[in-house]
Amino acid sequence: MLDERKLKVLYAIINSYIISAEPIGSRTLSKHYDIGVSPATIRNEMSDLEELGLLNKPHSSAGRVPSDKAYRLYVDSLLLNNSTIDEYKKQKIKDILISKSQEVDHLLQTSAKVLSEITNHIALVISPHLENSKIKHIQLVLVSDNQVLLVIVNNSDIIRSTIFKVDNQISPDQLNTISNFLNEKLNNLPLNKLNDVLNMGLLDELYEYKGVLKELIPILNESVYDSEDVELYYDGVARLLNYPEYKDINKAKTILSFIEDKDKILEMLLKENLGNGIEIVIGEENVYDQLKESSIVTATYNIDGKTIGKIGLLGPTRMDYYKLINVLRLFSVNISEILEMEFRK
Amino acid sequence: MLDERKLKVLYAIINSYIISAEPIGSRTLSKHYDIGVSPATIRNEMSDLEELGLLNKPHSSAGRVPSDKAYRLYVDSLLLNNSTIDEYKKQKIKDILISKSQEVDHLLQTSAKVLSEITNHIALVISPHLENSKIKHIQLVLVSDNQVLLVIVNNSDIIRSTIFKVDNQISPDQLNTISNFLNEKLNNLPLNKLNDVLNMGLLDELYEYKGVLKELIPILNESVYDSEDVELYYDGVARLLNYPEYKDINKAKTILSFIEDKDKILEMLLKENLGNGIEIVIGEENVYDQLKESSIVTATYNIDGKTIGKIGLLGPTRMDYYKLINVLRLFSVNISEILEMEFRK
DNA sequence: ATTAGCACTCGGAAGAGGGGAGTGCTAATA
DNA sequence: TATTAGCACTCCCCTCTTCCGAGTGCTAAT
Repeated sequence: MLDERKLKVLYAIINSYIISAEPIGSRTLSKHYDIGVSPATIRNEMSDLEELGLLNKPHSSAGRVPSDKAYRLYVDSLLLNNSTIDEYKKQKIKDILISKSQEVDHLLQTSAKVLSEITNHIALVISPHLENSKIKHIQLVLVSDNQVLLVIVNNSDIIRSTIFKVDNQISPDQLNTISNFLNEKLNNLPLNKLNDVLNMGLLDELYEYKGVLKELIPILNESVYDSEDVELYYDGVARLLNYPEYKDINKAKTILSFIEDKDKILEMLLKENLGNGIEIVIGEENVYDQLKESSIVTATYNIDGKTIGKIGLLGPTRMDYYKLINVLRLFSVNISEILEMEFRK
Repeated sequence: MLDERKLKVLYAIINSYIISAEPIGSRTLSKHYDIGVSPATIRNEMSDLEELGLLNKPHSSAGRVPSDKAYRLYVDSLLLNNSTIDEYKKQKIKDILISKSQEVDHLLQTSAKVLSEITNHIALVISPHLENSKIKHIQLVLVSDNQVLLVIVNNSDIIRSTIFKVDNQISPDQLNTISNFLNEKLNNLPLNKLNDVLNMGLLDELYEYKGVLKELIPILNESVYDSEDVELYYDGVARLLNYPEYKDINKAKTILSFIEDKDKILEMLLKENLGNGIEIVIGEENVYDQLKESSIVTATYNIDGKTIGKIGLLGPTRMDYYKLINVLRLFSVNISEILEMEFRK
């Protein structure tokens, strides 16, 4: 059904369109791409490809444009080649990321920035998914007479801290006792199991501190379940306006508004299975109407092989998938390695 | 030099232009605004106003448009009226802000969001300025064999935490001793004085922990001086595209890029004296070229009358200054009150 | 001092025309 | 039988022209 020549024509059109954003005609194609047949033959092939739903005509006397289906075909073939990672580039990017990132926050923000700069697309990064992580340390600290600071450090050394008020006076020593108790009980506990343990008679074991614990438990819970726990970083929003497909202000506005809707973006990025590897959603494949004319490429990053977050790029369907996939792979391994290296014992 | 009738004409033009973004002619003006004289007279006044640099003509046969100087005149007169705050609206906004903001982070992010929604402009918010604040509590916690968590709480209960590695083993008790020592020495110390104290023979007093302290001091310093300490929140970027003055993609891109340049924005917002009250920068008054066609209105927020942060709005020079000033005043007092209420003992 | 009248200006919308890149079909060719 | 050359046709886009109307500045009348 799709012989080699048809593929050759199709890929030539895709490549050309990715660069120029202009419909391609048979003549230009035969001149600039080495197909080896005449424009007339190419026209026939194009006609077939159109019938197969792989090409579209903006109007009857324009050239052809790849359809979403064509991009899908194309990226699927790209994903088969498990391209090797360019060690030199990798090291270069790693250096940049490390130099600017003492903390996870900075690492991710910088990643988004550099990612966007390199690719000239909008970069999205979501922070490590706490629920996949374990409690490494819990500490309660008295910061003033009736204020207690709660600090939770997880196994990726991501710190959450909250200050809350207690009604009855409590001493630093008492807080220490509670801290130690909690550490003993909760150490290495996956955060998503926290809820169960808290509700399972933890209270009885430390009866004398029931008062404080009672206040503490909802706060602990909240700090885990608060959906805001997953942070979103993005960068390069202005780059959207470089692309002719968004020269229509309304289209640009639609996308910009969407990106500013943090909840939607998180929902979208988290919905996809966090399976390892690259994922691509092309144009109409998007669930969200606002993205029906755009594509998203995402990759995961991991600690110890466990997916904990995602990085992604957003742009017109005509994006340079090949390049983006490789860049994302590069960042994926780099971020993973930096997180592992810098924050593990 | 500017008699009442001239002012009447000028203000009518400003008001009309703020709404419509269209140049106004003498006929329309006399029809829709109650000036009380004929178009011909208005034309004469307009001509005078133009000579004074208060009006511009896009071209010889268009109507008139207010100049930056006109807006300056206008807002200066606005700022004289110390308008009373609408208690009802104030409470409404306060409710929204409180309901969504357990933490300072959220409060400010939400403020930006709501501010942008209400005004339909880009909202900018910068987080409390640590240097104006004092140390309330310092705590060191051992989170694993060679990792120490440093937590600094300031008097606005804003928490900074860092994890660092120590070379030599140290016990929790030892860390506690150090914590207590530091608290005693540094409690209530203004953060910007921290550097001095640290370098002034603090080491000698706790000689046995010299090793740890030596590692700690640069980290403490850094956590204060790190320019990233001031966070920037913004929202409503997409709203820029609602305004005809940014229908030119390049203009929109210029502004968007500028806003994404966090350092520049911070520099800009922090440069102005943090004096109490509203500040307005109109068009050409802007230091940054990218903003020469835009205006910025900012207000401060405070704790105990001390300015600790800023909120602002950015849009075309033709913004509704009157409304924006009032909205910012509303938010200013609300944010201040919430910060004081929620986070003070 | 104000206003009516009028010639003039200029941008923007609407329409006409031409050029060019492209298509699909048909007939000739290898 | 697959490929190609030739050709009529299509339709977008660019440019040019025209026309309209809102606006101005000047002058003369009130």
